[in-house]
Amino acid sequence: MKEKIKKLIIESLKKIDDVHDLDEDKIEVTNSKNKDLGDFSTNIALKLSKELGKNPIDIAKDILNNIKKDTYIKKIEIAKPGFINFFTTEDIKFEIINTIFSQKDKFGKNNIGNKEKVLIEFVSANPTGPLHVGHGRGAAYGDCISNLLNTSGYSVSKEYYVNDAGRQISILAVSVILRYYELIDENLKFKFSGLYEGDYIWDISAYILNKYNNKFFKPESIEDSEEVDEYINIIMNSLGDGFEVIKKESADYILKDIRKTLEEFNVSFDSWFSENKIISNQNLKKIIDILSNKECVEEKDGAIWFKSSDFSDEKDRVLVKANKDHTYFLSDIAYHNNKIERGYKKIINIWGADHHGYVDRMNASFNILSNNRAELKILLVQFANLYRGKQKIPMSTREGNFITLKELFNEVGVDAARFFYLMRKTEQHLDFDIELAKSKSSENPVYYVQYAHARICSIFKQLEEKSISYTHNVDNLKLLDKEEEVDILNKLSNYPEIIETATRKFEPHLLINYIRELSQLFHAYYNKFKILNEEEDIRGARLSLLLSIKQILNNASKIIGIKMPNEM
RNA sequence: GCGCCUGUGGCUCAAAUGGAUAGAGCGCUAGCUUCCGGAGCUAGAGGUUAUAGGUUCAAAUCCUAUCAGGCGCUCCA
Repeated sequence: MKEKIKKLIIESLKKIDDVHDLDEDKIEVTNSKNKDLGDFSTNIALKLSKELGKNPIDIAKDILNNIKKDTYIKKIEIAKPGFINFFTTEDIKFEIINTIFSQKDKFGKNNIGNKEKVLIEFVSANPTGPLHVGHGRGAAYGDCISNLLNTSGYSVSKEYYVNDAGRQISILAVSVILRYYELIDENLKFKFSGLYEGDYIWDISAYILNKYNNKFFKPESIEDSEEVDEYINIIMNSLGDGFEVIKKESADYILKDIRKTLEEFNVSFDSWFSENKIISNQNLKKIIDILSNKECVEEKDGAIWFKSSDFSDEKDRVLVKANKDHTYFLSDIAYHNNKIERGYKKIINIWGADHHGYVDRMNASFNILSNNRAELKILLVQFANLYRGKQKIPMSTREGNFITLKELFNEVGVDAARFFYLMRKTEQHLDFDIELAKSKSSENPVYYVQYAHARICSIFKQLEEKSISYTHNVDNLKLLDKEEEVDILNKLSNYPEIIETATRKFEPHLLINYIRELSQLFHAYYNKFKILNEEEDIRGARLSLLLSIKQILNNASKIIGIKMPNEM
């Protein structure tokens, strides 16, 4: 309909003598906020006012005089500063119900993606501890963005990058080993500064003990150390290959737990990509070669640097340290090169906002490697500040002092947790009060939406029980002439546009807001009007309206990743 | 110090591309059930959109400065 109105305006403008070089993109047609202002409006007269040196009201009048009559437009009005408001006929409004009935679960889909391959990487938490509440936001967000992209016709793959190499895994292994020693000999007691201290470490140690018995028990060499790296060296030397076994077992153990948590949170991945696979010497050398060929690399102080300051970054970054170890950055470049080589044109990363300093260098290296073959989009999600009442909770994986994601959704429910995470704009800092989320779970807005769905289901259940007839009759839809009914019809027809905007802007909260508003319209309608007691034609029309609402609630809930219960 | 993000009723948040009277929930006040589910509905109070300028026919939205908060500024991962 908007497109139609836009065309009418373009045609009209072409007939006006003063208008030359019309930029059609300039013409905006928006939904009117207020019913008195029609269904759609345009501000084009205001915009052209300066260019043409004329009063906007006069321009609006010119447009109005030249506009073609359209059967779907009841009337057109000009308002104060120069808006042109369009009032559509009721017929076009009823159409939406037929559209929803015929498209069913496809209603709202579009094809802006045109089947383009997209790789979206999210969560990617290090396998050094369980997922905490902060990760939950990224998980819910990434999953919802994936669903939105799918709905908009992209071919989406979801990936989790597993950082199973590097120093943090060594620290994990050391932490496990020391606990393992303590388990075997209760006289042993080690200092744990700088190591992982959560209870889950004990679990892993117990698991190792159960599986390998005393195989790795060599505590003689160890002295308490303040330095984490000393610990690592001592234990690595005393255990030899055994250390690699512990590293792998520990990371696998945690990864298994992470997978399970995500599964329970209804977040699934198409692939789990291991850092260990990408960090072979040939691989990393290849990357350095490519970058040197583009003259983006230099040696300085015994290290190899990426000259990212030539791009948008504030300074150069080390790729290979003077001790020949590669940096995390280099393996990350290699990983992203791999993404490009796998043929993805659109690559999306969802990161915690604490990584924002990393964005510039990543973009710089990516652009060199992709050479315009692919596009990288890094979306930042602000971490939640956790509170318990007024008390801020420090979130340190090391100290093991955190609320896990699993604890959260066991407490408030998966649906509520996902809904809660997605309600907010991602760049918004949010204070997540655990007590509030837990204690007020029954007041969570997700129930409001689910209740709307359950109520509609309940009506249809009654219909069946009382053997009341219902047929969807197109001709009866004109009986939906109450103000509340027209409001709902307008809302329904907005849905596809909301999907499109939410996808384009990567903002799922727009969809959340939408279904809350739709639910609100429904609840108010439900309280004011009776449905089953009405005579047949009106009843039929109203039931069709309810089915349309139900369909949209279902379609949206699948994208958000929550359930729509038939009763609650 | 430099960079990125944020600042909207008592609290937590919305506001599509700069558009018309800044909206919800919680809390507060007053009401609603002879009839489809009261996890609901109706009405009300509560705002100088951090502050000061600027651009514009039009600013919560764009620009500048200031104030306040968060995060990042390792040959860390």
